[in-house]
Amino acid sequence: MFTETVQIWYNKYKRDLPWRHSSDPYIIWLSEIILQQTRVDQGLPYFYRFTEQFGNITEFASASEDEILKLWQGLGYYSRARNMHTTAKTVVEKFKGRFPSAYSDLLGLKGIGQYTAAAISSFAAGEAHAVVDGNVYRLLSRYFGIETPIDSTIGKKQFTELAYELLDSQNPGLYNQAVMEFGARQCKPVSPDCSICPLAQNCIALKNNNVASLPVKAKKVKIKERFFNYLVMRSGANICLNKRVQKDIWQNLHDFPMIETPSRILADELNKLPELARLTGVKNVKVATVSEEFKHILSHQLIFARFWVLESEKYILPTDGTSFWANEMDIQSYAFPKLVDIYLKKY
DNA sequence: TAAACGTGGCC
DNA sequence: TGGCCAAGTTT
Repeated sequence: MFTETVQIWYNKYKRDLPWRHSSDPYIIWLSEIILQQTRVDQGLPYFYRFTEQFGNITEFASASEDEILKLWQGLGYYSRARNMHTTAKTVVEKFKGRFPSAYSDLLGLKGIGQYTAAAISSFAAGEAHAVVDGNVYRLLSRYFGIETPIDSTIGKKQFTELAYELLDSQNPGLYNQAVMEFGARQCKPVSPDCSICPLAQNCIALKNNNVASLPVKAKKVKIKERFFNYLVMRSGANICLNKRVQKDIWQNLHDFPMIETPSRILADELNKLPELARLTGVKNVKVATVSEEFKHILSHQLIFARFWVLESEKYILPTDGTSFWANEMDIQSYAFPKLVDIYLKKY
């Protein structure tokens, strides 16, 4: 009943989305990675961008990581882009450029976990694997009144088993699309309209009047505060950039040389920091102007950033570092996190 | 295995 | 406004 109802609803109300016209595992892979933890509206322009730029996996693999990160700029969770590049090269080398559609092959690729392997293998090859994403957790937890936390190990196991029981093994692709679309559009996270829901009759959460409290999540994310002091150095037509190679947020994107401090600091304090002399190669650099404070919110961090424009014309950057001089004309070719991009566009 | 990883929209 | 949420994966 559940399975059939959801599929009937889907055939009537599904959105016309570009990746739904394709059974090419490469195209489906692009859409699935882009849509991980991302809304359709936000991901759509990126899907067009990537399909236009790279017509197939071989073209994708021959691009540089910097090029891919630049196309990805603004979408967030940049490991997805880095992993895609790794996977593209793997597909060219190990699968002769034919993107796999078998669940077990897909699971071995970087950036593809259980959800994405189930999605691609069911959509592209009709394999009977059930997707369990945020939509499925929400829909099943409400319809069946399951209060097990979805972010617990036991909860993941329980919902996955239930999802496989409900799967239409004759039409796994259709069923998977249907449950997700139903979750996204009808069984919405906030204030779903249960009065028009075709599953309302047997929905446990609706009966118990606890739709709003499901699904249950156990963990609370801890937000860490950080203070970034960016050093903006100009020399003629050049500006000093930094590539973030360390294991931290925004890996392999670009920003400026930066001094992170435990709290907010004043210009006097910045001028005294030994890192300032080290990063600029000049002993008595001074701050010319300083920006207002930028507040940037990430999933696990709250960043307070100031951009300190330095006045010296003499900068000697360490040759073994990650900083380099870039021509201001080329600035748009580098990938930047949103925070830096906003600053750059403003000044 | 729990914690980390971006950004934008909504109320 | 601040908190929650969104087609998860990696380490």
